[in-house]
Amino acid sequence: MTRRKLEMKKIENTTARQVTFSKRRRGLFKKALELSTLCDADLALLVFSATGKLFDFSSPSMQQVIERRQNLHSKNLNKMDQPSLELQIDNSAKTLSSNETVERTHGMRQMIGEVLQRLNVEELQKLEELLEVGLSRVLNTKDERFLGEISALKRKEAQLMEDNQCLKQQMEKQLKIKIHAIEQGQSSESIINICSSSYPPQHQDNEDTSLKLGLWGSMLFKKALGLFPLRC
Amino acid sequence: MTRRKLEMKKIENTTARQVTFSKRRRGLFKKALELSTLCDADLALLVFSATGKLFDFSSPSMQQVIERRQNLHSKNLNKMDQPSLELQIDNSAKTLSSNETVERTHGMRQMIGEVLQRLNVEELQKLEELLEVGLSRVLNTKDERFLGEISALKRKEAQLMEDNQCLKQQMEKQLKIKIHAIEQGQSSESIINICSSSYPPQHQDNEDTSLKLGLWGSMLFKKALGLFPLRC
DNA sequence: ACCTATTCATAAGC
DNA sequence: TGCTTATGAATAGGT
Repeated sequence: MTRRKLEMKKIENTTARQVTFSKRRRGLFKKALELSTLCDADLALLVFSATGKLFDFSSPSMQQVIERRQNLHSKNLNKMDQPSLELQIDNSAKTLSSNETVERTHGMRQMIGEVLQRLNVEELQKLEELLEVGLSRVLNTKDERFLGEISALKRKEAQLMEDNQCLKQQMEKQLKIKIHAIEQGQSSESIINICSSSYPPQHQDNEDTSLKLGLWGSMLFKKALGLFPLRC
Repeated sequence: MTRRKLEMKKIENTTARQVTFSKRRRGLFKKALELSTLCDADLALLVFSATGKLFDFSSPSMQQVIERRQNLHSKNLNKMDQPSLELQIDNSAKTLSSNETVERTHGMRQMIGEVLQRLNVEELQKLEELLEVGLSRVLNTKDERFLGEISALKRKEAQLMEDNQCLKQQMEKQLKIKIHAIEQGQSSESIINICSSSYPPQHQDNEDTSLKLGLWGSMLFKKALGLFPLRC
């Protein structure tokens, strides 16, 4: 653009290319900044150098601009999906001779295949990108759902374990009272009632009932426990 | 920048701003194209007009550039865990001539870029297929993990709820006994003990305690319940 | 990193 | 929006 006009193709000389990259990159970012400043436009610019280094500028945040684009695209997808795809299929069906259309009653897949055949490279490129964006949004959404469900379940689990803990403590207190009553030589009616009923089961990874038993240390209690079935 | 130098702030006159936007936008895109062409750089440019219309340009596909950025970011977030990747860089560096390796100390990205440049279309086709298969396997595996974790959590939840149920039934039996004792005019010592201790909390989506209460139907029991605090 | 001849981009006007 | 043009900016090639 000065001493000589530069041909618009890749600069083969590596160092010259790098120099030009630096200069033009700075110019480009300056222009981008000016555009966003003067015209109050949302804008994002990402440049990767040949060495993989990222240079970027964006007018609100990068994330916001990118999301804005993706929202636009998903809207396009929605619009495109139902009316226009069917329309296209219909149209392409109509453009076929009646002889041909007779054979085309096999289903969607073949239809789509036909439609794709009619698209040129540029259209296919756009479609590809739309599908890529759609795919990653679907995947992200799915992941969010999974993670959400998992954390909900974990919360629920924690809650249940807490409840369980409460109930067990309560239980032990009750038993303690009963046993105390027995040791005082009271009627054994209620003890029979306890022994005939079920006790909460123990899991592999269950907590410290045994510890509490140790603290408590009543042979009588241990005997009573031994009588409880493992499951409801 | 010509007849007069323009102040670098938002142009207040709306039409002037729109005119400038159009002109400068075109200029910016031209520069972006030139940079990507001359210097073979990956690049993405997104511009939203004030009216919300999107203009964009990108060197590979927009999606690819954006994903490349996001990969970079996530790698930057946790870049301590890559011994094997560096190993790969080393290995691929070793296969290049020493003359070449001198220039190749910039990192993985360039390596991959260079390697890809060396592949012909057929090889790239195969690689594409491999990566597609790989992607779907990764996705399937991830889904399996998620689903596995979810079903494990659900099993655990069911187990805990069962335990909880057992404990509550047990509890109610105990209370029934107590209340029966009270109704028979026994000492109220143990009742005091019950009331001063905690009771398992009730959740929004909790099960049918009230149903059992209905079955059981003792006003006395309900009163006793009312005295229990909601939490441990 | 700096210089400068030259080309480019564009503000203003229409 | 498009064209023109005077003028300020950007920059290729050289040092």
